[in-house]
Amino acid sequence: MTDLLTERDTWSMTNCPIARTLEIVGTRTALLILREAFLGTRRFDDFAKRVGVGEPAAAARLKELTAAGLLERVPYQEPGQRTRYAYQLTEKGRDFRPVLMALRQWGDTWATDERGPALVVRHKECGAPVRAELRCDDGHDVGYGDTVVDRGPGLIRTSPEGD
Amino acid sequence: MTDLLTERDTWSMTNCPIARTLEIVGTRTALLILREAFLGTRRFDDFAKRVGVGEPAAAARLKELTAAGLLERVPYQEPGQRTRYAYQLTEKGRDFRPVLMALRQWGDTWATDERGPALVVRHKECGAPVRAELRCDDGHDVGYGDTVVDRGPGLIRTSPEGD
DNA sequence: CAGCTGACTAATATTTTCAGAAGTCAGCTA
DNA sequence: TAGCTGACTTCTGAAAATATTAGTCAGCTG
Repeated sequence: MTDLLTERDTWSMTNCPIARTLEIVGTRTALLILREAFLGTRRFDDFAKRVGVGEPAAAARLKELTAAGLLERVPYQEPGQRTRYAYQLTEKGRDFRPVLMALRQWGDTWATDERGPALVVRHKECGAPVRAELRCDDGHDVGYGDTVVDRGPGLIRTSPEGD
Repeated sequence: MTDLLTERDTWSMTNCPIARTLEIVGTRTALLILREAFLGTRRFDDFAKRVGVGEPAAAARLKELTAAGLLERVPYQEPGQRTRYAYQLTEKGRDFRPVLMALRQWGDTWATDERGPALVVRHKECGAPVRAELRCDDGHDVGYGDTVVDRGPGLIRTSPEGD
């Protein structure tokens, strides 16, 4: 079996998981809305204000993310107020956390200003900063170049080439 | 000191690292071009073809990513050919790997079709699949809810509130 | 030195994203 | 039941991203 990457053009990326993910969260505002959701924002107005986006854009992204199942619209009621709806992360949305952590981490490393990072995410128990890391299922740290790309069941071949 | 998240509106996200990162790679095609770079693509035409994007879009993204320092344009020469330029990842670009791994992982989990994932990334040494995980600097695994958000030096307060 | 090829650039059109202002709507409060 | 407020929707328009097609340009080959 030859290396998949050397025959890159014999298979297609039409079902690429990254491309599929970006169809859902591929806009700047969608990711920033998710950022706010992870920071605890729940209400429509707060999303719009804190993300720094107009209400129409906020409404569109919230609707898309809800339709995609990353957020759910749940009723809540404050005393003396009528029933309102809050957007909160589902499991599908919470599972997006590594993406945002990795983005934050990259920005802190490569796109920060002189002042340094705005926020630090720490482990609740020990107080140490949290980072996104690559590890294999056997528990080894995986550095750059320590990986092999293998075919999965969903790989689509465009030409019936070497197996 | 009160929890930062309960006083979310007393500080601003104008210097948010995620927003800054998205200013560089905030388009769908930029991320897909980086995906290809990690898969080993180096040449202009291959980027355009494999990402499935028009040449102007490919040229624009490659130029932006090069200007931002994630890619570098290096000359190369195949025998009997003239000198050409290849785009390859810099350290700044390679450091983006956790983001793409996290995106891929989310897509494999939540946006795959019946066939399953197209590719599997494995640890070269042990063959086990590789995943993006959150860990603190003391080596603990960090689950959802195991984090505290703390202020960093770059935090911008919008109102001088409780310290 | 004309042809060829890879690597782009230019022009045009379409679509998507987003902002800003204003309007709608539900239902609690007075 | 009129007012108020949070949560949107509608409308208009600008900006950005992308597709398509058609070039340009450098420099090795013949």
